[in-house]
Amino acid sequence: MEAFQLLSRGGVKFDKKRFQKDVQLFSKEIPKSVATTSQLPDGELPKELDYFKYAAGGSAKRKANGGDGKAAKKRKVEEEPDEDEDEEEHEDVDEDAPPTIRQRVVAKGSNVPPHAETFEALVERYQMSSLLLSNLTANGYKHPTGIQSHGIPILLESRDLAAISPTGTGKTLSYLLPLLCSLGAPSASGKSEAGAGVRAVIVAPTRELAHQINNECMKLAQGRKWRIILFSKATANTMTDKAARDKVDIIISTPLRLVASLKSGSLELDNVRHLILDEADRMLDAEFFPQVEEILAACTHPKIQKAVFSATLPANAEKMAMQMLKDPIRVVIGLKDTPLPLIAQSLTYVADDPSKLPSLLAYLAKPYDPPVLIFTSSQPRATSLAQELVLNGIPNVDCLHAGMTKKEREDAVSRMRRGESWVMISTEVMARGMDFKGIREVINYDFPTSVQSYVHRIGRTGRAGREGKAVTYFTDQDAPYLKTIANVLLQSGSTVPEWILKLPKPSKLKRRQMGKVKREETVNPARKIGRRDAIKKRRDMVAGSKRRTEKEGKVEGEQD
DNA sequence: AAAAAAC
Repeated sequence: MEAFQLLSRGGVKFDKKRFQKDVQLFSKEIPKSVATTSQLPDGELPKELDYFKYAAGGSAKRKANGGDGKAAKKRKVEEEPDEDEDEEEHEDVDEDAPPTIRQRVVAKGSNVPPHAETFEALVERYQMSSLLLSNLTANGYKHPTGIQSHGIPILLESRDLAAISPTGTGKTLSYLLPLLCSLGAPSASGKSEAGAGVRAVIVAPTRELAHQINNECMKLAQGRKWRIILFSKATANTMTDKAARDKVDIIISTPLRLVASLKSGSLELDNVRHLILDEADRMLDAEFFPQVEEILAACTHPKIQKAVFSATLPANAEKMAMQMLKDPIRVVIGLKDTPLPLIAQSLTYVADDPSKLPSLLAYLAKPYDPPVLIFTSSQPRATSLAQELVLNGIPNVDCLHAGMTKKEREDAVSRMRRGESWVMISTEVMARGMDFKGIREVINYDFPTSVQSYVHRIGRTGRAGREGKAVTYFTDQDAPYLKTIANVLLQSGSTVPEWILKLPKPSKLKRRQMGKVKREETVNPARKIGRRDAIKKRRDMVAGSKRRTEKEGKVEGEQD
């Protein structure tokens, strides 16, 4: 009910025409096709810098900000009984962000600090150093995105934060900037007020993402002598003695690597003042959570600030996140678990698995925008698809999955960054966080196994205000989950054939197809939570379609 | 629901 009201009150303003105009600013240097272009154009930025561009473009068309006097509304939400009385909820349309990222903003929590309209405002309000400001400028950041303008002040006021913002909207900078702001003197200088030793930890689910965060962090930190460590076996080995560890300021790592060092006694996290979980829902899922728990347990400093970031945060993950955060502020930019509308999504029927390859070959025979990122469901399928494409004469095919060696993975990423890959076949390892500026098209060769997976996979395109295209193959076998994904398309402004929307409920169909109707177990609390989420979700979808209706003047009654 | 990813 609440979500619906927020939306129908006009909280969502979405101007597609304006988008398209701005998007064209970016289109000029993208090749129309490989057929007409012998090589990829040079990016405006060096390859290692290609994620420094969130502020690029769009600012000229920005409207003056009028959101200053936004009223802090007090609102009770029945579904969330744990809400404090003095919690406030701010709602406004973010006029600050580049137009493509201009979205509804909801900040909820006690004493939410006002957002920052510019990076310069951070210098005045929080004494951000001019060095950081000039590093921002040097790397092409001109104007904060929605999550940056709202999230950074919250973190700078030492508050815990759960930040939900769509893919490609600059979440990394949202935590790196305040982190570097509040870090103070390097540990190695001996002048750090917070004492020696690791003071900040950033955890991410894949090596590639950790590496990318590290790169971004180093660019921002340029000119200061902070020791920033991309944690790996090799770097961990350089820190076996305490004296070396005490010179470290920031560690960026995957969870298991940290846990391994904690267990071997070669790492202390007792002086950590900032802990960031990137891709939070992934970090809190069943496989990663035990490791994250160990990391949390090792971060014993009472003044620790924690923050979680993701584009998707299912209810159970959000619950866990809120439990680990202290008096958190929850910021949602746009709609949770929803792709950006500037990604043109479509579903393609391919009957069965053997029909996929011919479809893909036909697709690649026509002009396309390289590089194309193709997702498969397993490592062997990624490998064999890559081989098939090579055999069929597709140029510059690459493959990346976690079964490859570290070096192979690194090489694949750098070919991607240099624009040498035209067709990249990958698994879920590439689904989250990775920011390759050039990706214009994503193909889900194998159907994603969750809404979250879908949203993150296609979120590899449409980044920083650019247009993107996402094609998802589905077979008869995928039918049980088709409708769920179709609703995501609908919610984010793409169209779906009507028959798909008329499919029966996923669970029923799935059971029927599997030929075994599971006996109803005794209803346990976990099940109840699941049902509640499902209902909530559905409400969000209805709200989404309502929004479309208003925007496009179409009447599209969506049921179920 | 199910594979992938983490060392």
